[in-house]
Order: sequence, then C-alpha cells, then structure tokens
Amino acid sequence: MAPTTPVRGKGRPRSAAADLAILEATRQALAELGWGGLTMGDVAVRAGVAKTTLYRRWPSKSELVVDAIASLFDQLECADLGSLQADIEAVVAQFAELLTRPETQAALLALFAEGTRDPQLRLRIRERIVQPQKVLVQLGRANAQARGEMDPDRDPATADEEIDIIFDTIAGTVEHRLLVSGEPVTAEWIRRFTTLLLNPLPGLLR
Amino acid sequence: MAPTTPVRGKGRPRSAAADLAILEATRQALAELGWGGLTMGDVAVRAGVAKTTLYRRWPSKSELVVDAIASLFDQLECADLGSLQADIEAVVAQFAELLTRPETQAALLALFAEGTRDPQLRLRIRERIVQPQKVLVQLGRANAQARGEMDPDRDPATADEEIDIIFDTIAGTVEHRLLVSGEPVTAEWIRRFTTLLLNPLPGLLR
DNA sequence: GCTCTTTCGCTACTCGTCGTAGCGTATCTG
DNA sequence: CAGATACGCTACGACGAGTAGCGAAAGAGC
Repeated sequence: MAPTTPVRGKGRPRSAAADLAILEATRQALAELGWGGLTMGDVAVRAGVAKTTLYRRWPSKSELVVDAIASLFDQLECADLGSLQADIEAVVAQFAELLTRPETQAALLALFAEGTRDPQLRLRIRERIVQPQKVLVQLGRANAQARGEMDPDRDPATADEEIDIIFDTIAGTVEHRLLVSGEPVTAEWIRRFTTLLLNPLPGLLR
Repeated sequence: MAPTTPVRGKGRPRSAAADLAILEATRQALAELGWGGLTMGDVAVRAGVAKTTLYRRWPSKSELVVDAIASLFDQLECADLGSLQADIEAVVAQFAELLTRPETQAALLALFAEGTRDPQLRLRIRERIVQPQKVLVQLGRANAQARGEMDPDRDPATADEEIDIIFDTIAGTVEHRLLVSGEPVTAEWIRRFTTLLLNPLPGLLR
C-alpha cells in the first residue's frame, strides 16, 4: 500500500499507523470538502501528522488520493449467484454503491481527469482502481462459461476485446449515470440496464 | 453564448470579437497545457485581453471552460442513414472524434468532476454539453420508429427512461474507453459495441 | 457635435495552496 | 552506545485565483 518499499532495514522505520491515519484522513477530507477543497495541509492536521510526512510518502495530492480510494475498490466481489444476469446485477449494485459515497464521488472523476495528462498517475490508477474492476468481468464471464451459459473462448485475443467492451460498458455507463447525469441507480434501473446487455434493445422489431 | 444578456442598450458594448478570442484562446490553452495547466492569466495573454475582462464575463475558470468546450458539442449531428445500426455508429464515431481532441480530453472529465460539487456549474454543463448529446439519442430513436425499425412509444415516461439508459450507455462507454481505459475507438470497435447494443451479448447460449 | 454610460487595459494587491528547506528530536538497527 | 532514518515544527518561495481602482476608449442617445 505504501509507495516505497515497506522494509528498509536501517534507521527509524516508517510509522504504519501514520499511513493508515493519512489515508483515512484523506477519505474524510474528500467526503467533506471534495477534490478541489482537499488540501495537503488539512489532511496532515486531520491525520495528526506533519505536512512534510505526507510528502515523504506520496509525491503529490493525486497519488495520495489514488491510494486512499483504491482500497475501497478492493472490496468489490463477483459472487456466483447462479445466473449471468444475477451476477452482473450484483456487481453493478456494488459498484453503484461505491460511487454514491461522497469520497469516491469527489475523487474518481478528478483522478481520471488528472490521469489524462500524467502517464505515471495513469498507470497507478490502472493498477489500483481499473484493473480490480476488470477482473470482476473476467470472473463473471468464466463463471457463466462454467455454468454453460456462454460459449467457451475460441480465441483469447477476441475474448480479451470482448471483455474490454463489456467492462467499459458497465463501468462507463454506471459512472455516467451517477456522476454526469446525476440520476440514481435503483434496482429497477440495474435490471433494465442488465437486460439491455443480455438482450436486444427493447422495442426493436426484427 | 455570452453568460450575460447580450443586449443592454446603453454605454460601450462588449466586444464580440473578444468573446471569440477568449474562447479560442481557452481551447488552445487546454490543448497545450491541460486543465491543471490552464491559467486565467495565460488565457488573457493569448486572447490579447486583460485578465479583468475575463472575469467581467465569466465568474470562474470552470464556467469559462464549459463555454469554450460547449460549442464543439453543438457540431454533433444525427444523420438519418437508413438504419439504426448505421445511425448509432455514425454518432459514436463523431463523439469519439470529439473526445480524441486534446482540448476536450483535457476539459471534459475535469468539468464533470467540478460539477459534482458545484450545482450551478452542474446545471450549466447539463444545458451546454449533456443535453445536446441526449437530443441525438431522441432523434435517432424517432428516426428508427419512423422507419418502422422500432415500436412507437407506448408510454412517454417509459420512453424517457429508455432514452436515459441508452444515452448513459453510449456516452459513458465511449468516454470510459477513451479517457479511462485509454484505448482507441476504431471503426471495428464501434461496430462491435453497436452490435452489443442491438443484439444479445455474443457467445450467449439461449 | 456633446454627454452619459459602460467597457477596456493596466497595475497592484490580498489570499490561499503547493511543495521544499533546515533544524532539533525521536525511534529503530546492529 | 553509535549510526541511520523518520518525525514534527517553522519558515519560506513560487504561483495562481480573484478583486480594486484608475484613466482612457467606444459606443448610445440627444
């Protein structure tokens, strides 16, 4: 979790408690003040830590926030509920719940925005936030195949592209609904969206 | 386009040329420096205008950028190409082209992020950027119905929800693909994504 | 023409934040 | 105990947002 190697051998070791306190303080500040309102000085005070201590561990505000938020995304799970529709609905519901929290709401888009300009940050976002989500799609797909709901992969490259599309569709749509359109993600909405993925556009004549 | 009432009658009128120069300078600065690198002072210099002139017209950096970017979204069109699949693909292609430009890439996510905290800005983003996109979906749907590809609306409320889902799905997915995943939107990808919307998930056994 | 009104450019200013430097102290390893 | 590193503290430099006050310019109305 800490950006540098955890064990160094000599000298006074870094306080692990400080790490946790800083990350928790960051989430708190995000929830209360938003991305723009969050300042390093404020986080330091909340964590009961000197501002310089923050900079000894994270090179910038963005990287700190990535780590503060990333742990929340690790909680996402893809349970095997017996059907693809149910599995997708469950994942969407978890993801939506995450995105309604004030701290993620304040941070996620801002991080993505910063990431478009900063390759190093972008890499970190991918590893810590995007990848864990994509794994869920892979898992859900594998489960569906194991249940016999889907064909097994013919070509791994094609399967990867398939997964990419599904992933961008699920994550992008939920984010857009909640953070851009500003509309709630209800159980009913989840059902309709999932149905759209698994079936043709409703109302379509064939 | 200008934030205040365009005609006031008395006194020296506002320079319309300055408006255009400022908006163009803003897009230039966005493309070169990104959202974080853009400063009001720099925009003023590029536009050949005093910084105070910017603040006489726009209350903040965010609102200025909304207007600078919004005009680009007005160029989106939904041509009737004879089939729903073709219409959607064309819109997606236009939208993707817009999102690959450095100025929109730098601004869009940052604006959405700011919008989650600032209701006034959020409203402005909705009016100037989100709504024009949603209109395309409504238009494409109407065209498909006129061609007999889709059932006519039974219930206007249900139709609205339907449009909302489609809109969030298209806009959200393309944005996520380009700005978060960082993968290109090729003609092949567009075809596959559109096919996913209009047909069941490929590989699904029924 | 003249006057009134508003905008414009300019300079200077306040305020807050980022990120860093330097120092004395605290805490670990060997 | 000695060496090495982290810590808290204070102070600082740089920079950008947004504002204030001025004289000059450019229109509108008469």
